[in-house]
Amino acid sequence: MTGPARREEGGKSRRGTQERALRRREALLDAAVDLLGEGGFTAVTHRAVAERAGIPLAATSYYFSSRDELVADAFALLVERDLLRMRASAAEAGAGSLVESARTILRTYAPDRGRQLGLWELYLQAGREPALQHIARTWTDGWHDIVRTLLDRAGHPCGDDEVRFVATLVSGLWLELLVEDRPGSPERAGETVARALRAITECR
Amino acid sequence: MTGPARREEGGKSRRGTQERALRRREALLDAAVDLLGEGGFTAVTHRAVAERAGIPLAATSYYFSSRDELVADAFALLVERDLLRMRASAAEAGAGSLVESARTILRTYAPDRGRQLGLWELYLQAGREPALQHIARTWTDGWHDIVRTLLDRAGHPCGDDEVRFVATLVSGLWLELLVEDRPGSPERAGETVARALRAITECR
DNA sequence: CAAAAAGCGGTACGCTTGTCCCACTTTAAT
DNA sequence: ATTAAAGTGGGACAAGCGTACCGCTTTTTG
Repeated sequence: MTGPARREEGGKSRRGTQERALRRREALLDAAVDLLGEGGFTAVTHRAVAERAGIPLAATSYYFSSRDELVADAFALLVERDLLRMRASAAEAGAGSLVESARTILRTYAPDRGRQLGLWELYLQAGREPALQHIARTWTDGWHDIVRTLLDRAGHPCGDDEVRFVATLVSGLWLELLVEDRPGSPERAGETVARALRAITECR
Repeated sequence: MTGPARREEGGKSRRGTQERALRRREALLDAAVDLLGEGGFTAVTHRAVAERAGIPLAATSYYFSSRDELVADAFALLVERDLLRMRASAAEAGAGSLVESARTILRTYAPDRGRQLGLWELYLQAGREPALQHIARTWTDGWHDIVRTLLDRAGHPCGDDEVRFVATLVSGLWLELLVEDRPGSPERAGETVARALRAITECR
């Protein structure tokens, strides 16, 4: 009755918590992430998560004290994975030009529309629930860092303003691309990014 | 039993629909919009809307064949009003510089965080429900038009690319401002916009 | 004026939801 | 070995949900 097996800092398993329990908790989180991608925020219910993870219903209440906590943890995990993936994609495409990098990153995420929509959904939710604020900021900061790295590596080191400028523009374009998938939009988005980069690199 | 009083094209009341019924329908829509702003998508339930509008529960089912339709109509109304308000705000601030205009628009929307969050929430939902796609695009197009007008009036007529560039950047900044309200963010956002405008106007 | 259509609203059904309870087994500590 | 804690899972609960039903009144139509 003391409390379920929370992930203590450092990822190290706490004394007294069993191995299997941690794996089950992760399975639940994975299921939650998947469901969020498939059906959005409202699809992440205790029952759906439990069934997806192949774990009895009561377990979800055992590992997460409330649905809000479950969603918040799923959000954090999603952000973490997203940034990891983005960093990897950026590193892989770091050699070519900036526009080419942007195109590579875009390709990486193309088959992942649902998950991205879910991520934005939760990000928006953070505007209403202060408990999610911290995670939302982590996402933004991480993304800005990636853009900064990318700009640096391309030989155009920028101040915070320029980084913010490019990062926000790309985010906005991407969100629009995600929501309204109009024909020809990806190409136009690419041109818009190129124009922004030109403005930063050529102009001074 | 034929069907409730739908708003036929042109806004003209159909023969056979009563005046009061249309007003009630609008009252329900207004209530839905308010609730969306206060509590987000999930707060828009039949019961909450009915109670807020001072109208019995069954009426919501009478005027809207389903919750989805109610939400969709509320979304459309919200977009319509938002664009109207934005246009008015833009016209009012059209005299000064672009950055000053941006600042005025920002001030107009400051006390309206909830409604803006709801709007974005529905916009995001449009990524999953094709029925909302059309409304989402209307919002985007309308916003782009406003930006175009603003740029034109300031003596910097732009092509579609530039308009898209500025509009998307401002949207992104605005969304970030809305979700994470960090101290000092509005100022930094202003600078970022100024930089973007400089890039467009000075550079060529 | 009669009949049909539209508007109205109380009520209830069926379902899903989050969460809790409690008996049970397994693991860890003493 | 004994005792406490952690893990486990079946079941049930109240609350909230969308929606349909159905008798009623009001308005419009012919």
